[in-house]
Amino acid sequence: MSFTYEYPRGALTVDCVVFGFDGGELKILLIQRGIAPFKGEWALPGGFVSPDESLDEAALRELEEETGLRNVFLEQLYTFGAVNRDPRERVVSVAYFALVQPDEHTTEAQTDADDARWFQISEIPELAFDHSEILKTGLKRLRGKLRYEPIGFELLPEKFTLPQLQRLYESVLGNELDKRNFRKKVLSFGLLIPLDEKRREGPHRPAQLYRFDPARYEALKNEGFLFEI
Amino acid sequence: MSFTYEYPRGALTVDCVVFGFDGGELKILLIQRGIAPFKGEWALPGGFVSPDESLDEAALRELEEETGLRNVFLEQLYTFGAVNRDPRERVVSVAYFALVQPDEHTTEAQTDADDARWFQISEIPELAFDHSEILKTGLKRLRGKLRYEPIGFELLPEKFTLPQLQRLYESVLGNELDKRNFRKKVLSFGLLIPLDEKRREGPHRPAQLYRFDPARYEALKNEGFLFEI
DNA sequence: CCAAAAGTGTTCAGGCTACACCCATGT
DNA sequence: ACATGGGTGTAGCCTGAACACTTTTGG
Repeated sequence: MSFTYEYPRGALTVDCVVFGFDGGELKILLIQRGIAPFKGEWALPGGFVSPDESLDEAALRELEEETGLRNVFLEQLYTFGAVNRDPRERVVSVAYFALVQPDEHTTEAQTDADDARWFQISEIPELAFDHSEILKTGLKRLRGKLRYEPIGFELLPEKFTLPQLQRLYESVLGNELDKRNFRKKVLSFGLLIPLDEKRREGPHRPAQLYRFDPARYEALKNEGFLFEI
Repeated sequence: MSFTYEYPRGALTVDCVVFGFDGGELKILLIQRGIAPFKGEWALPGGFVSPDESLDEAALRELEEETGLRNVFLEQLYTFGAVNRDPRERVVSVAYFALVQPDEHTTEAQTDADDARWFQISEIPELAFDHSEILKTGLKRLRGKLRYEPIGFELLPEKFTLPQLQRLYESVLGNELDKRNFRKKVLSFGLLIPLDEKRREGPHRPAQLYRFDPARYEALKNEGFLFEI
């Protein structure tokens, strides 16, 4: 009872759109390919799925192998299956969407990659394969989700200030927000716990630090609460 | 330059969660498997992806082969890749989400299927493979999308009445809606064109027929309009 | 004329938007 | 003392929710 189905099969890969935020600009993590095809060109981190790992596991593994990243927020994005997206043979790719805090992670180039670097959205070069399209899909998803789910906190350090959070929203969504309205709204959810610390970082009033309360979010969500900014 | 990558490969399938609405209840299309594994059990329509077709094409083809359905609204849902989701070997499945108008389509059992039938949500049996989970994902997506995109019209005939549309929303979302508020909201978008016809169908006042205006929706969307019910 | 579903407006409350000044700090 | 960003309150408007009766038809 261990025969296999008799169908020709293409290869299966995962590719990750990794977002980071350094306090000023939204960034995307790319690797420079160390092997053919597209050797030397920039691409999304990713690679082949082995038969003994789930798709999620493959994405986590590839991310660590190629960039050294661990403990990232990861979710499936979309599966790309155009017939000729790989120049040599049929390859279907399951794309993932990842959020990390850049400064808390080393991002060294590793297996199959000559280099790994963070790019601003505006500086992104042409990418290998159909990765530009995948990236575009990831960006759209990030913008859509940021407003309706509390995923922005995945891009900030554990302790953050409201101005930081606001800059993140402005940077991703691409429009300015009113400071008073933004704070009022965000604080009204009761999802941010003010800490006994402030951040001093310049010749001006220090900012209150907060942390996000995931447990309370889960509780509220179960009562039908909808996060929306 | 035509070698293939040297990786072991699993098989790739597509499966479709097909929704229909008959005026009263939301329905889901299932097939009874004509071949092993799970022969005789109910499952989502689907099958293997061939190397020369895209994922979308595979989904459309399988849908027609197994159920006779054509011209359906189809979009990718999620990709399921747990290692042991198929009892015999590694099979990754790209799930699709389809909306059809039941009475306008023949749904005959065809290749690989003994039977094809519409089931009410409440009557759905245990399904083959992990199809129950896929279906659950599809339902969640339908409920989420129905409120924010004008996809409900894909489940109704070209000409429909407002009470029909309201029943659809109530049936899918699972709560009752206020008739006056619903009409006010829906009509306020200016996306429904009243026709010179009414639907007479009982000992009561006939209902105005409308049709959805997709072109106007596209135009509004580009101006930043957000559909929401 | 009766039963059944279609159609129609108003009021109230809560949330969103717009908007200007004081506060705490480093140099 | 001054420059820099952090922090605060209110008023008008608009939108969403609640709610009851009249209209048109078939039998």
